[in-house]
Amino acid sequence: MAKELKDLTKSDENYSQWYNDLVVKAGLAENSAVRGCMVIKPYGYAIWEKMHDALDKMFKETGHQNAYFPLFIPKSFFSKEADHVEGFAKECAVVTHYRLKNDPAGNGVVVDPDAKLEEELIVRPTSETIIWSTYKNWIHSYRDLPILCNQWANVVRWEMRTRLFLRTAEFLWQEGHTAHATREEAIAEATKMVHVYQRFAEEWMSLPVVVGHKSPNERFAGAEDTLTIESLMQDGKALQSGTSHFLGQNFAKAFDVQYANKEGKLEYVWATSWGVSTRLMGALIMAHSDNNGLVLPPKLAPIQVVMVPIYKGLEQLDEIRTRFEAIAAALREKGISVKIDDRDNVRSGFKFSEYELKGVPVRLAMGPRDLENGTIELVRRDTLEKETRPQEGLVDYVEQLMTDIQQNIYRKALAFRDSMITKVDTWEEFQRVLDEKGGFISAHWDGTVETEIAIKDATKATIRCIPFDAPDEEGTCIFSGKPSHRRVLFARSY
RNA sequence: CGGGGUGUAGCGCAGUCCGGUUAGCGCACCUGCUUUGGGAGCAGGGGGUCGCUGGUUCGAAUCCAGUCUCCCCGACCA
Repeated sequence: MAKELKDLTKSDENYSQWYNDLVVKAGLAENSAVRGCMVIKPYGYAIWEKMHDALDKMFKETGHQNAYFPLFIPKSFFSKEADHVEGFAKECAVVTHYRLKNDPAGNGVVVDPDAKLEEELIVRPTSETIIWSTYKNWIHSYRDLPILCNQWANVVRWEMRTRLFLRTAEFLWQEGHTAHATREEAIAEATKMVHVYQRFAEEWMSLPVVVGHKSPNERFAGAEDTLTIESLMQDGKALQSGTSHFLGQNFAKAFDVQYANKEGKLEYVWATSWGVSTRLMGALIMAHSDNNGLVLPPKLAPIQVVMVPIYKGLEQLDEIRTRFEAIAAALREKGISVKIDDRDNVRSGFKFSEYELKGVPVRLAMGPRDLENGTIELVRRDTLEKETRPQEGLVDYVEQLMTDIQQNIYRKALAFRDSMITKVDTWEEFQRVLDEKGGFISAHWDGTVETEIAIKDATKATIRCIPFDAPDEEGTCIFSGKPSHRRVLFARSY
């Protein structure tokens, strides 16, 4: 394989190449022939599937049901909510024709000009519009509420610049769309779901996140409030990892969705939407990887334990394989996924590097020495610590290790993240920390869009969020010097 | 859409400035032997319309013109 990952550095350009290299070499995904689109390879998809399954279960536990809405949205639907269209208009793929034909001039296949659609169809960049035009037919009475639907789908946003997992023209995601009778209930729903995302990030991805409100300028197009989970990558840039929006009555009004309340009076419905995407894969990769490759938390690792034989001759291989199979069976009984790699066309050292690159949490190796001593070699991916242990008691030990590694990866990411939150009180310091250290900067802000934009123009840093747990604190805005009542988190971001 | 690169075997590249036998290297692949406790060694082998079109020339991967692709940086964004 002759793989060599470049050194993990904090310079943007190198980090970005390093990341791309890692994604491709670990066999997660690659660029496709279609501009800005990505092929997710089986190993990468296996991780996404684990994320999907865990999230899906959490959604169902919070009372949601899955549904599916069309990929194509008539242009007219799309133009009903003014802020929403302004937010997405610049990045929509549009279907204008429905037929091809052989080129009369002999240049292969061309679009048949006679097959022009009367109304163009937009390939969904998100589904609020088509879903709310559907909800109009579902909702008549307060008895029809709430509606708590989720959809697993692909969406298309014609971004100018793309990056594997973090920003692709087409991506996979889930989008929840709920309808409620009251403002309070909708706000509670949006809040509940951002905490579901937080729990998922922390418990499954071992990824610490800051939960809070987006500033008005960073809000979702058409939302009254956007809640977000923000994580920090190892190069010091922030990543918006999931959002939950309180949409107020904006979409209900745009699509005329009203219900009769108990008194028989018509009222507009209150809405939320929330989503996470394959971008989480990017977060997972960027948050934990080291120069040997991926580091996967056990709960999301497609292979949790790999077993590599070290042998001379087929007879020895058979003997090791028999031992491996017994151990593997016992591990599988505990719900641990195990792979025995008995390929004889690559050597053990090659396999060691390969599984490190792929982030397999635990590697077990057995050779002639172990056969003689009743031992086995165990290496954990998160620390790369190597130890030789008795085969006896191994299964319980490995089972415990799964939990330990999951927690250790989280602790490490948390310690890093916390070390990268810097309190800053002057504009000079703000700029210096941003350039020299990166990470989140906790600073006072006067609450105006003008200041936020001015800071962004000057430094490329944006307000990542106004944390839920930010205490009240009097101060003055870092940029304008005007009064402020709490600190917000700034960062450069993906 | 601006700025900068790039295109030669499945992948990564050299060769191009200064035109000249049969286009080369590493990895991967195939065969054989020896190996196997951290990315094996040796020997042999297969694989190319040098992005495309046109031009200059006795002769073009190499020079000229046009064209396309992909990548990086910026504007846009999850």
